[in-house]
Amino acid sequence: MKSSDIEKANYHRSKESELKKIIETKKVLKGEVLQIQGDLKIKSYYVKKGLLRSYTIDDKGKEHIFIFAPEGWIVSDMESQTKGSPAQLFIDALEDTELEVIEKNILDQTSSFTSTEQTKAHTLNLVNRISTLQKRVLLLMSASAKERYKDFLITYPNIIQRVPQKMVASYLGITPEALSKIRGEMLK
Amino acid sequence: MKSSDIEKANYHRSKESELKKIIETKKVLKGEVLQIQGDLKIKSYYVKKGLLRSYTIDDKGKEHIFIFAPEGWIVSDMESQTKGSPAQLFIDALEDTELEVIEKNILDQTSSFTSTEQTKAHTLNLVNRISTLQKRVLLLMSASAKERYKDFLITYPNIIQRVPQKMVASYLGITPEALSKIRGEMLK
DNA sequence: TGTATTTCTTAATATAGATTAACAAATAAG
DNA sequence: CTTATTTGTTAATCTATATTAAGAAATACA
Repeated sequence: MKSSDIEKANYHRSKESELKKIIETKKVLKGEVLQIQGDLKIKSYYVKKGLLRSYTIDDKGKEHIFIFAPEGWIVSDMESQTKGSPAQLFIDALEDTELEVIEKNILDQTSSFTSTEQTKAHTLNLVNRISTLQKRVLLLMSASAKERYKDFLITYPNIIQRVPQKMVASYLGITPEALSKIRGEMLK
Repeated sequence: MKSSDIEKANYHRSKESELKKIIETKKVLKGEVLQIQGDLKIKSYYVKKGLLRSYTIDDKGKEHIFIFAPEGWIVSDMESQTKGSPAQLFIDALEDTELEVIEKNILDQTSSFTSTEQTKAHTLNLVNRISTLQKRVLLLMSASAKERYKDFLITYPNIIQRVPQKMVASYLGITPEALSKIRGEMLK
């Protein structure tokens, strides 16, 4: 079972009970921006259909994609939301996307949990995020660009067809030129 | 408030009620190994006093420190524990350490939560981990070794005096030689 | 459908950080 | 205290990836 599937399954469980009240469904077009760096009112987004991404822009104006969020994933600038600090991340739509807007921050969501199952699903969701990030940190520290690209292909098999190559490069932490070269080498 | 303090405060709240039953206190000496890659029975460790670290060893035999865990922090190979897969990380003591062993995995812990406060504390703990990792990923993708080192000094002000420089390098994802050079440059 | 814009590729050059090596300094161990 | 071991520094060389540039291919747009 992929972690994306787990997130999907469990999010649905929460959604169908308490969370429903605070959820607004919305459709956005490709290119639409949901959050920019510095925003104060931070929301989370559950992707029902389509594809979102979150990213930063560094001092030199370079974009770095933090996550791709296809169907079943949640995008949220959790750090900023919990601390009450301004958004660090930009969030926008890479495809026409159908999403649910979650206004409450995650700590306030816990107050409305009624069952152990719900708490468990919620916890699993967070643990999955931690797992994904743990793996990403370890890969960034120990693996070459080629190795990270190979891992990306396995971990996110369907993203490669849906986004321009330069965004994959941005996710991997390399330049589009470097990725192009790696792909060239891998064909041989 | 530093995230380490938040984790400490909140962990204590859980500990003092339900979790107590499943916790065993233990003292380990500097150098003692608590977990090695491949272990099947995975536990978590709450550091009361001292310093632990978790790390991987890659194909080329190189160590990469994933986290330092001083007083108030929890070390756990959450991904492996939740999935039930063998440990990815090594965990050992960098100082004589007093710790609490948490046998239950995090999902099973939720079953014994009795109050919203407890769930909230537990959630805050997970969110803090996510924040730390999010920041780490973004830094690894966008910042130079020198910038990451400067951030390290601010984020973990007391660790630098407690561990050999080569471990700081290992945490930053650079060689000890590179760190030595950066420090040399920064003195000027 | 034809044109403009974005994306991808290739290649030359530049650079941050790795590797290697040799020595100095600090720490641990007998 | 004395020696052995680990850690830190410096410098030369190497390498993966960045930068720059220019043209080709693909995509979006009018």
